[in-house]
Amino acid sequence: MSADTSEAQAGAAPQRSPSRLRVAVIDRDPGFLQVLTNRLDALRWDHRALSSAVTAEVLVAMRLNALVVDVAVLGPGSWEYLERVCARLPGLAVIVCTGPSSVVQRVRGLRLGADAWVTKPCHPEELICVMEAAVRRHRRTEMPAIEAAATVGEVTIRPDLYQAYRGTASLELTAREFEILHLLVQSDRVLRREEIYERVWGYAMAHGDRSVDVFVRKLRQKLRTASPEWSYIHTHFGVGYRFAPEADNGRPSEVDERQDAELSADLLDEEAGLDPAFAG
Amino acid sequence: MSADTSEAQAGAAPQRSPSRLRVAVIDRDPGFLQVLTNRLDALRWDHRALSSAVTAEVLVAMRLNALVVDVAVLGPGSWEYLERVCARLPGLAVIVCTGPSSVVQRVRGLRLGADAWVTKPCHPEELICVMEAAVRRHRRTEMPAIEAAATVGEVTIRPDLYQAYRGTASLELTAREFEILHLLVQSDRVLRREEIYERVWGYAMAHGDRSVDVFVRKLRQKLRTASPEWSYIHTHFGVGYRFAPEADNGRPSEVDERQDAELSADLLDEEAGLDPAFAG
DNA sequence: TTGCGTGTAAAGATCCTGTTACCGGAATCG
DNA sequence: CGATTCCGGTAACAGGATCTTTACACGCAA
Repeated sequence: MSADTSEAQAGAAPQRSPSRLRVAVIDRDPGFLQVLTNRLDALRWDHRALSSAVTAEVLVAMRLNALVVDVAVLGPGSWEYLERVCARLPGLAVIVCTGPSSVVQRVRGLRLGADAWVTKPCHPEELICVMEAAVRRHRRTEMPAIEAAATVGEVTIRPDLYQAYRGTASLELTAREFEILHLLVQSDRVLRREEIYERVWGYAMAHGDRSVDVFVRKLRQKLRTASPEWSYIHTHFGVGYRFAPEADNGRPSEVDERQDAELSADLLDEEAGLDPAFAG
Repeated sequence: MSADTSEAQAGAAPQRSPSRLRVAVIDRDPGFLQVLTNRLDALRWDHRALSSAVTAEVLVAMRLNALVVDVAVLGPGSWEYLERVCARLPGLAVIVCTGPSSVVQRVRGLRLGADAWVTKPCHPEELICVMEAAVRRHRRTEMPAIEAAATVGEVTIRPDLYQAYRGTASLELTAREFEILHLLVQSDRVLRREEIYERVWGYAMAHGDRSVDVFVRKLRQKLRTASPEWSYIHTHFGVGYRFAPEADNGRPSEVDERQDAELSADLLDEEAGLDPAFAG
């Protein structure tokens, strides 16, 4: 999954999208699985149901964020299994979701490394919230993923440096200029001024505000200085702005065509199911 | 605190105390408090009971690992309080422990940032296990193996000694100064002030706090004294700070050149479809 | 052509950062 | 136990960078 694709799909909230979580559920209760699956589909989480225990190595290969397990399914050796999985995947959120249990059992499960214990029957929404809480807590201490750089036309966008470059030469964009450029590049479609303003400034644009226009002008100026043979930001009269690198000599540039080809390839990847570990 | 012997572990981030956990309980049920207190004493955890809500600032000053709260005690505004506390202290494990509740309430609490929801009456041992699980998840990633020394530009970072050196001469960094330097060196990208603050201090930065700036100044001063020919910490106006050793005489140092060379490699990585979020 | 939307430019207001001084608590030392 | 030193944190100021506002010119569409 390339950064471009994930952002495109996120669409609504690209800046803080926790992206799709990966979850596996070890359970055999058809009703439980049905209901949970529906909710997970609605949330667009990657999920998979397992009817019995799989080795920790397989779980590693799945690159999960969370694991929901009914210890009743595991039968004897369930405690050892739980302990092994928690030890082998310290970054995995493990939620035990099972029928009535004793305090001793719950204490034991939590001490072995489970992050939460939910008693069936339970509302799927609550279980999902518990998963979110466990994953959220884990991610908080993680280093935020460094967003990948992207090259469009002759300029390279570097989210990790808050800057754009032509080769190794910085465009010297200010923070706000970079944010607008970054947004336009990611969106890859016409954006209305109100949309740009709201997503960059964080609140609604006042009527008659020309700030976006002024910033687009500054951006165009710096882009032209750095890369005079190309045009990048296009005005759609009465609508807004759109980013698309185009070489001045007629054709929309081979680079652009190549990117279009990649885009569809990414989308195909996504439709195919993202991860080989989940495909089988 | 139970033993108000002011901070045996001074100045250190709250997560650092390895054995004794600090817990506050916001509750009024004498029976509940009595039983829980006994168990916490037996475990030798630092604990304190509060009969009503205290401000987030006071909680910060307490340097807690976990907070147990009965939302019934908070009365109206309990949700806002919960949200405020969770936002202000992202590193604090918050456990709601209260009487019978609806799914909607539990979902709301968890979504606002609570780490777990335990229903009274509950066994104290189970509540303690839930606290442990929440706190444990934090530390798992907090306590990495002692890292190797790293030399950047002319200075050497020694995480094992909590100090930086130019050759054999110590820079005489204070604890906070070292933590900030260490974080910047590790990150290798622009870090916003809020990010730096949260990772070093352990809780959210208050609006308008200039502590990071002041510490960066102190760091720069000591770095300049020890290694005058280089510049290390770069300001990104409107964004934050970035660490990158650069020799004053023209060339940006071999480290930086290597990064530029890697630029194209990064792009290839992206096109190959690697997702940093799942790379672990 | 007219009216409205957009490009351009510059001035003023605002925000951001570097810097310094200062205060209170903690640790150290006598 | 008190004095001293060190450290972390806060407030204030000045200079500079950035953003917003305003004005006017230009171009597109009806």
